[in-house]
Amino acid sequence: MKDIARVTGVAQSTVSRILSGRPDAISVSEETRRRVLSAALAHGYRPNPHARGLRGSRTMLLGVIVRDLTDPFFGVVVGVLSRAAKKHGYSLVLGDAQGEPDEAIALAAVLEARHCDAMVVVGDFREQPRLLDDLKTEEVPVVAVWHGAPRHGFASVSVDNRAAIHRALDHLTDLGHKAIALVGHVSLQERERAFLEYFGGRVSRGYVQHDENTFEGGAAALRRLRALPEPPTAVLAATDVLAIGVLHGAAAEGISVPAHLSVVGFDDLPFAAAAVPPLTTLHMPIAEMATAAIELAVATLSNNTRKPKEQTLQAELVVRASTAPPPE
Amino acid sequence: MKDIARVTGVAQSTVSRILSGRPDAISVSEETRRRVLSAALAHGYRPNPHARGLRGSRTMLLGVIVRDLTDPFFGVVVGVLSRAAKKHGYSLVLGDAQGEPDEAIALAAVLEARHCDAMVVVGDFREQPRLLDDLKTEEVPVVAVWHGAPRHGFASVSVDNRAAIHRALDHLTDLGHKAIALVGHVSLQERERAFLEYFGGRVSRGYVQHDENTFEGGAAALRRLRALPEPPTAVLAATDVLAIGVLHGAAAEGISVPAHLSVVGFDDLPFAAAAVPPLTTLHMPIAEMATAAIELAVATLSNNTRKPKEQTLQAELVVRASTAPPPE
DNA sequence: CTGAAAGCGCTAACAC
DNA sequence: GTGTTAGCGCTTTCAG
Repeated sequence: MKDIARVTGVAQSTVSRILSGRPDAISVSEETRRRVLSAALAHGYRPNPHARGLRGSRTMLLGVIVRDLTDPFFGVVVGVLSRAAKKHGYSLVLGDAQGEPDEAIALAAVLEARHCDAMVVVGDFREQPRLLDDLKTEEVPVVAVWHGAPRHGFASVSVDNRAAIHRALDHLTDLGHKAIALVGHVSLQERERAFLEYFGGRVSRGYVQHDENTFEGGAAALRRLRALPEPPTAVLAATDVLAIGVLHGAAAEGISVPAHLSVVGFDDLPFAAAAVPPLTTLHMPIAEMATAAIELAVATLSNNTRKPKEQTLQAELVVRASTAPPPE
Repeated sequence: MKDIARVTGVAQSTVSRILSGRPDAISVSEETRRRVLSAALAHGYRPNPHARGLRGSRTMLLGVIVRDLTDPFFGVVVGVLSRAAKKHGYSLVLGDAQGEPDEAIALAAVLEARHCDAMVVVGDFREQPRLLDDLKTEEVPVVAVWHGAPRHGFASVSVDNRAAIHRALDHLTDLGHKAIALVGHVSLQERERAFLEYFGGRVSRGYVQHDENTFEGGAAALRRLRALPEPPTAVLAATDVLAIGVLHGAAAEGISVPAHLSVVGFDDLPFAAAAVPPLTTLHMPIAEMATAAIELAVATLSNNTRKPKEQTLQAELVVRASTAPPPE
């Protein structure tokens, strides 16, 4: 930049004014602007983000702290976030919390906030309460997406887990199912609560299974369910990953879906439609939520109005081929 | 930092020496070190990465440019890279090339290089030749992973596509298959070439299908294959995503796998083992390759020796339940 | 409309 | 062993 100031015979500050792109009133003459612009192009000028950041203005970096990048769900979320961010000219800095409740790691993730104009926290972090608190210390705006319980004082974008679960259970009971089990995960308590609430707490012993949110976890949970004195005729999985695991486990044991067992997932990840059989599941509006989160962050940044906002979207049921009336 | 210098009554430079953590010879006395350290803790001091970056030292940021984050393969890659990077204290800055051959977007991705100590380029970018050239302009080290053809002058980590494809085809022919088709994708020409080479170019018309690297793409390709006068008895898919699509398509048409059709994938993504039936596939050593890439980048950074290095790993065949002898 | 100059937080010579 | 000093590249008053 100094170079191009010298070449054009203009002061560095003028160059800055022109190159920073801001409307900056009507202060620069057309001619100098052209000269500077062309010189910049010729020199292949690129602004140095560190200098910008240091000076206190925008970094154009958005920090993203993900609960666990291993989870396919968060994988697609990051992809969508990245696109949404790019639309506003922002790039993403990734902080994987690694699913560990290790405070040190969480802290490290928070450190990245210093680079960034805003932070997006993806997933449920109630196991690591310090993370959000630490984040509040930093002065950057924070948006929480899919954080189970809306936390006071944070902008957040959530899905209506309760309504969604009830929708799925309505579908199953409409089909005639009475023996419906849940396969869940610690980080998804809200969905579990909704399940229990639906049945007024009258749920058979063993009909709520927990496991790791992996394919194997789902298969293992199904095995435990099948070992029950009265195995369920339908399984509602708290995530598609678990549901696919259940599908896999059923196939391994020779149980045909949906003839002998109905399975419902949650998320509608791309592979849900491609499963065998195609999975009936609750469609999570991932793109909408990610976009909303980014927009919330960017809006907070530009308005400079720090009013926390909370949004809740709905997950609709997509009926495919993994559900049918119970046998008999 | 100035604050904590004032509080402890020490010069800022001393504070820097202590806080930057570098061994810095034996220059600081134990006592001042302790004083400074505790003051820093009390003040909640956090180094400012921009200042660091501006000053020319490490940012602890690694740039990652991904071919297409929508692809589940690259999703898990990013997760693994993130973990590997964190092990060395680095965070990731994400640049999604969005699969578009749009030069502008690619350029934007390159811009991010200015933030970073090194860049990792993930996937095949031969359609966007300018990207790599632009990257060479920047002075940061660049490592290419899964870039189809090793490019002169770039450090790279690749998989031996040719050997892998031959391994899969050996398996299929050993089972007795003669009519073997390939479902591929433009960005995976090396795998296609290996397929053709294996048969000495004597491949039936229509036995090489291309489509989008999505589940639907795989299903569509299978439909075209089934419409052939002599449909193949086995399908080798260039990715697991395509293979799952083929599985899905087969189920939709009532073709049972592996009794009537054998399917082999490539990548061994987590969902391959959970598919119905479990997918026989080539196991991509994703974790090893990602770790190797990060280590290559970090090593280049610390040795400051810029010798490009090329590594090639093998993909071994994992036989599961989607392959069997042909019908009859 | 443009120039001069200060300084963001940090590191690295170079002195003492 | 520690203090002084000069920037890194950029934005931003404040004067002209």
